[in-house]
Amino acid sequence: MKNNEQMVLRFAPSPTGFLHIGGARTALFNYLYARQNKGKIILRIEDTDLERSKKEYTEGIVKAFEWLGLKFDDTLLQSDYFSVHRKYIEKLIENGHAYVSKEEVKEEGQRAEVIRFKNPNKKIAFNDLIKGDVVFDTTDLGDFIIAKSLDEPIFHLSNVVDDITMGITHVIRAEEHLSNTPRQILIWEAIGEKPRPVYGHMPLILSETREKLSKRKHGEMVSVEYYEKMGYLPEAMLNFIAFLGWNPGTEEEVFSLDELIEKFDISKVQKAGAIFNPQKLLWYNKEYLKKLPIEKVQEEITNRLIKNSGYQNDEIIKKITPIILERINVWSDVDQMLKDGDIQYFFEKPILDKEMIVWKKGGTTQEAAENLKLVSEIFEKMDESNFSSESTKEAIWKIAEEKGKGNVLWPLRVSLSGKEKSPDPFTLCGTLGKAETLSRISIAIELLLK
RNA sequence: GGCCCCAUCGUCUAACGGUUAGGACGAAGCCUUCUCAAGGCUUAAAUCGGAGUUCGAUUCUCCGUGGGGUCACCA
Repeated sequence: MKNNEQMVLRFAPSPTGFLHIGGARTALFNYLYARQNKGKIILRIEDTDLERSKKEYTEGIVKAFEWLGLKFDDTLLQSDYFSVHRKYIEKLIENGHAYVSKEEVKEEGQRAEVIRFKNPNKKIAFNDLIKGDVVFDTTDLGDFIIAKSLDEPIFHLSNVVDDITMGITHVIRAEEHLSNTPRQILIWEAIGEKPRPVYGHMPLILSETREKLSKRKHGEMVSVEYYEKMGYLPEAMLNFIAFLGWNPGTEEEVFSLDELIEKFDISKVQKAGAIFNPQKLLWYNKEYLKKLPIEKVQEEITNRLIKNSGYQNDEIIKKITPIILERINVWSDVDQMLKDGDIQYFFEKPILDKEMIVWKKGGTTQEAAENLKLVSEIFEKMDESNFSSESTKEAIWKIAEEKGKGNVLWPLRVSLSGKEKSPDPFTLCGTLGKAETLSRISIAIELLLK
């Protein structure tokens, strides 16, 4: 590549499945590298295998990138270029770089004649952007097949031809392609129109058992769609993925896409594979959740509550939004909280359990009832418009200290929530309001005295 | 098995010949209004092994070992 030539990169997935998490990362690194160098980036769908490629997958891949917020300068379908591939195959045959070969048909559907590349059997060396110097002896490869027929090119050929005709200057892809590179360089040189591109092979994303992440073995967690479905934020996803195999060398690790473009340094990309760590992703997502404007959080929670429970009280939802936000890592956790009964008590009276109301560490039923009565009497005198978590705390704190905090606060909290685990009693009071708080306390007292 | 790539806490990683080997996730403990969450503080936790080179190796070289990728008429 000459200095004044514009960089052109591409991400070239085959539409034989959803967008793989590793593919998303490869695309991201291509994207970052292209953008920071004011280059172009093309999404090229490699659908030359007509049998396995599906239109839905192409659409799914495009949609996944829209969700992630990665915008390509162009989206192309490789199958639109079959005639170009054909032209190059013919040319290679003409020049003696390829030939039609008679084959033994071993499986159904195989051709009796295919087109093979005439391997010059030489050593190919290249400097990989990530791996450094790599040398292969292509003798081991033999005369490999480049097309099933003039109109049916296979990967190596169509990939190289498109890279040449589309002016690709940098090929950044996953490490699984490293051993394909010598073949492709051979084709590239045989065509001879342009100097070969710069290659960069990224380490793989691994499962806990250190193998390549695959749908068959590792399920839906390898697809980008899954994270969208589970309610992860695309910004968190991007940030997490970027840091699998790369880091800026500082101790910061939360970066927006624009910051990533600015800070990304391909020479700092790791050579070894990285295990996908869902815990860290969760942490990233939480970080981004905390950055969201509270209105946005409230909106999402509202939608989820309506969808999953029918609760639809804006006033209450507004109050519990920060409470829920504190307890979730991804949106789907809201659904889980609902499932666990951790939200409904804000909307309707809980069913109380007598035993549960009594403080386990040293309280009696009698004490619980007495303390609740005491608290109730104090609350009774409070002004309804000033019944907040702060004021309720102030009002009963002294009593709680006198009677033993656990013996007052625990029964109060359980009376209001019906749960062993919940936000603190004052938050509950403030959210529920005076009337509802008193009502729940009296129900609890009645139950205790029964 | 051939070829290729790789190797620092459990995980993601920093250190580009000299550091008490640093940070983050996770874990554990403590604190913070009873429980939970959030937050704060603290702790445990690593240079795969062996030879070199060097005054000095996580870092450079070689050999092992281990892991991974790839060996299609898929991409």
